[in-house]
Amino acid sequence: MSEEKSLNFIEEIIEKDLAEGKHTTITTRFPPEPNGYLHIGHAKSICLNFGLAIKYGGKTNLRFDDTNPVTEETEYVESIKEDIQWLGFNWANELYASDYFEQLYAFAEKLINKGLAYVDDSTSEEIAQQKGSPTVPGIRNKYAERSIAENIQLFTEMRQGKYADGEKVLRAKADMSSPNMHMRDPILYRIKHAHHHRTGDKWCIYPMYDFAHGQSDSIENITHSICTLEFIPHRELYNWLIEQLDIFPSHQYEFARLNMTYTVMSKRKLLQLVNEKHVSGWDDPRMSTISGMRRRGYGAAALRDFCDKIGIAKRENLIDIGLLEFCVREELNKTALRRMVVFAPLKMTITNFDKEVEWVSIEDNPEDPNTTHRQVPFSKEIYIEQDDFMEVPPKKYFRLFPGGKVRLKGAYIIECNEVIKDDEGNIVELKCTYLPESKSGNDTSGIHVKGTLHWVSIAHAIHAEVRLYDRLFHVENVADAEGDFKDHINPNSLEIVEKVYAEPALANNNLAERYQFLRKGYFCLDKDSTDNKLIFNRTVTLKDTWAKEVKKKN
RNA sequence: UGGCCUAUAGUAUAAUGGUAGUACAACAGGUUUUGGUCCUGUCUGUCUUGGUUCGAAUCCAGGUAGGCCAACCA
Repeated sequence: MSEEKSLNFIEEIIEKDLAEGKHTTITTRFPPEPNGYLHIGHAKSICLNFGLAIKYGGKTNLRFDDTNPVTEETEYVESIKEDIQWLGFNWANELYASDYFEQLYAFAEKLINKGLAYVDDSTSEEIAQQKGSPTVPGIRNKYAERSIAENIQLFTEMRQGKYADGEKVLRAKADMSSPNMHMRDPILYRIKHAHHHRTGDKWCIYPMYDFAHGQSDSIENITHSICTLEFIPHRELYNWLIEQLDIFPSHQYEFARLNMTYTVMSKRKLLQLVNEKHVSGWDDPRMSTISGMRRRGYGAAALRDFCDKIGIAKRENLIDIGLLEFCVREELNKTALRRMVVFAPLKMTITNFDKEVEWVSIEDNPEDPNTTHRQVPFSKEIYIEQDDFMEVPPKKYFRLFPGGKVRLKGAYIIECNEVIKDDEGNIVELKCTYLPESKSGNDTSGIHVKGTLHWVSIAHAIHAEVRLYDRLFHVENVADAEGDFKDHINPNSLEIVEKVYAEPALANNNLAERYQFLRKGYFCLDKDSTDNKLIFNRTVTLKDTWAKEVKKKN
């Protein structure tokens, strides 16, 4: 009954290439620049590149595009590797563009010798000006006339460190009147007397993206070099350089990057959020980074599922963050341990309950047919959620109210007999009676109640802090919103509840476990927790149709 | 106003000249000891104008709209 899943346009290209014998196997690569942490948009690219290799029996290299030493750091290299592995992918080779610096230098010499590159002494302003505009052809300056010998000599001296930053560049001699601005004698090498995270001080000239990326692809025999749409104009130059150098013909294909509602997806902006302390760090659970989502409790399988669901195409898109949350819930529903935790307590005294404690057995996960059970203490004094009681219930409200009955999850049906208030009229306690014959799993009372509440025995409760996260921005399309993106930060994206009351089973916990606090949402232990203080992150809320109902009426 | 890319429900994504489908969202109902899950149903779509064709979302031409390109960033 296997329903054939349709192919995306890149899979179609690959299947055609394979069928026609253009390639016998495919090689892809994931090429991050180590200048920031990976975000969910990178996850899309990772799933695509690694997924393709898995599907077609090829391999994927991890190649760091580390050609700009001033922005790149080892910390980023480490985080990137961790994120890819956590997502569940293994690279064939861990490579660096900087590994190819010597070869890239030789490629540059080859171009010079073919009369296709020259050293230019112009300032960047002059170069920009001479480039013209999309409607006005560029003009070549006198440096383009230098002899091959002079160019070789100058380029050698550039490498030797005879010149200061910005004093000279190596340019390709391509086409100054091309409608494609990237063909107007693009810069191949620039001088940067900067320390490189891997090559140290060995080099003071560094290749530009256009003279590193395609060449690295070629060196690695990458068959399908997949990047995002904004690189489309680079493809002509990508092909031109490969052709002039006469090296393995890698091909570039472009797909639309991921955009998501209520978030930002650019390393530059994410870096700003970190540097300006709008968040606690790259792995702040509100960030769109993979590490942030991991800390928040999102599962790797959920992220992969999400990337699969959004598809691959060439049109600009803005994905509803609700789809990501759907994927997260779908995974967690099957795996999370159920626990009862009261956030805003309201005391309930069960006046006719005389035992000191009764341990009731409740399933850890009702979705799991082989679920285990834990014992939960039930006693005379418990907490329920303040929200679960109303003195004057609205229509369709089926939680507790005076004279009303509800079931306490896993325990008994109780009836509310009396409401106790303080001097200011606040409800401080409920006096209830329970129906002994209504015990969960052994209910002979014949009474049906609509509401089931979570609860915690006061004497047995353990305490924890809970961090409730909301979207980081309060506008749907942050990139399109007026003004600076930081103007749209949601000031209420983090709400901390200092003390919540949990059933004792939650004392047994670990960082890897995922929990569903019944009727509250999915939670995971945060790394900030200590022996004395438990801290839980809210991964995502449960779908709440009652809240929606209430909202509709207002 | 030079070139390139794109256009299918609210959002994404299929249909590769032959019944416009799927997911999320929304809405209605059923089940339920989580107002969760699960199940059922409903709603909404081929940017536009021509052309080719027995037949066009698909091919062609014009238009319109959106995006990208003039960093010693990637």
